[in-house]
Amino acid sequence: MKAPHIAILDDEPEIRRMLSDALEEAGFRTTAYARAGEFEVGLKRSAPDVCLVDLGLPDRDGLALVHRLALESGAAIIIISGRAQVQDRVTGLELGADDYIIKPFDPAEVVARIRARLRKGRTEAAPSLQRARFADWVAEFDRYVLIAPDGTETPFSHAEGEVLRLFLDSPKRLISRAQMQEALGGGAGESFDRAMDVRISRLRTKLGEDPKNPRLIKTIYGAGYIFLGDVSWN
Amino acid sequence: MKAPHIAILDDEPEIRRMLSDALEEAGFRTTAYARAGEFEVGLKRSAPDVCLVDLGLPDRDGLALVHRLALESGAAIIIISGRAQVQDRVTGLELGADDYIIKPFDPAEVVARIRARLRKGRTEAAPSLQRARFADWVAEFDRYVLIAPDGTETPFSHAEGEVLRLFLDSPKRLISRAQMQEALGGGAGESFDRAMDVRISRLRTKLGEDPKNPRLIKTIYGAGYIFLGDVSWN
DNA sequence: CGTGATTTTTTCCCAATTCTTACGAATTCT
DNA sequence: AGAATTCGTAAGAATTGGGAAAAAATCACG
Repeated sequence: MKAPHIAILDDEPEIRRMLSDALEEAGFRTTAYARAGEFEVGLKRSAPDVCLVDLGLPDRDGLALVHRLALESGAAIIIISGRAQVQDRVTGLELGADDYIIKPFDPAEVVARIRARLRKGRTEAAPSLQRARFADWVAEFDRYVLIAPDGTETPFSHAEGEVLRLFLDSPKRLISRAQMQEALGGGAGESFDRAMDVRISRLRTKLGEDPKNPRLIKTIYGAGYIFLGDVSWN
Repeated sequence: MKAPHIAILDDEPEIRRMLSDALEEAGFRTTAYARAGEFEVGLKRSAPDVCLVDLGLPDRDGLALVHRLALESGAAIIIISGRAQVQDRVTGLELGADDYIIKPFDPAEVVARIRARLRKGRTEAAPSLQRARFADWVAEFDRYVLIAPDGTETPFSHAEGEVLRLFLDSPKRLISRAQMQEALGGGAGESFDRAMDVRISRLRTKLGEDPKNPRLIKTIYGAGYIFLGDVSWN
């Protein structure tokens, strides 16, 4: 996939520089403009995926430009502005901007917000993968399948998946029984519930755990459970 | 078009109140939850268009919740948080949030940001296309015909088409039984409705699914259905 | 309006999953 | 060590979904 293209419009050279450095560092292509006129010419040449627009332009009313962009271009529009009043942000967003960042800003946040915009546009085309890897295992949550280190596929049920997901979301951290109850059953269940143990038991079986010496799902007697193993989502 | 539905998750009653008031004033439907558990139960019942999530929850790790939401729900996710560090914002956004609002906030800005999210989501999905391709199949909704990989044409009924469209609109995503009821029958119907199963059953037959091992429409026992297969509309 | 064809819902029964019950094993308290 | 608590798991019970066929509703057409 081609690197997304970000257009930058800002009249201050240092800010242009800072932004393009940070964005290219993050793997984007960038084009920077100092004036609205050049910017619009550039737009005709190639359509960027995201436009970063500074409202404090000397040569044009920034908000009007944003409004036009929002209507005509399919790109996500992020306003950068020194004006911090709520009213400014509200009008900027109402006019069609997708986000509004206040100066002074941290480039890392700009990158994160750009990624969020791109992600949203893209999920329509390429559905997000729900897949986690841990200790040579792979869990595919959209197919409800667990792939063992030797490649064997084992289906897991929704109930098992809920438990597994809870573990994979907070690896190497103690999860109390009460937390788990709430996360799963949502339950007012004050009753002695073995249901949870059963779910965990079945999950352990599918993960091929040795009951005497579990390596992934460890019981902390009187406290809860802890999932060992490095998890990476992708 | 029905008013967009906003789900609110915040443990502080005044904030819940302030948000729902402002949002309903702005013409949205809202549902507010105080705890992550209730929130997740509510999600299964009906899918909101936007989720407002406070990270400072007493009963759950908010970021893990956001991550999960981002993966499995189609909704836009907006984090509300008292943590104002850039690093907090970056990780929140990287984990899948679409926006990050810092407390204290102005309700008007929340409304504006929600509108921005909805606007974006809608323009992508708006042009109602009549033809979808998935896994070597083609569905032509204007002719009510399904074209098999071998070229055979099979007509499908309106009811079957509704189900199919629902699946093709959110592929690889769990669709709960309640959601489906709502999307189709518009149903106040609390009655045990086997009608839906029958529709799905017929659709599966027309798609030539093997009942023992369905590859496209998978049943998640006790949770709903999920459509596997890459979909492209045109 | 009526008749027949198509579509949709209901009914009934079987299969899969999940919860509950029961009991034994492991751990902690006294 | 002995008792009490907490956890693991097998087996039966209760839910929930799949699918065939009958009943009901809707549509097509004269």
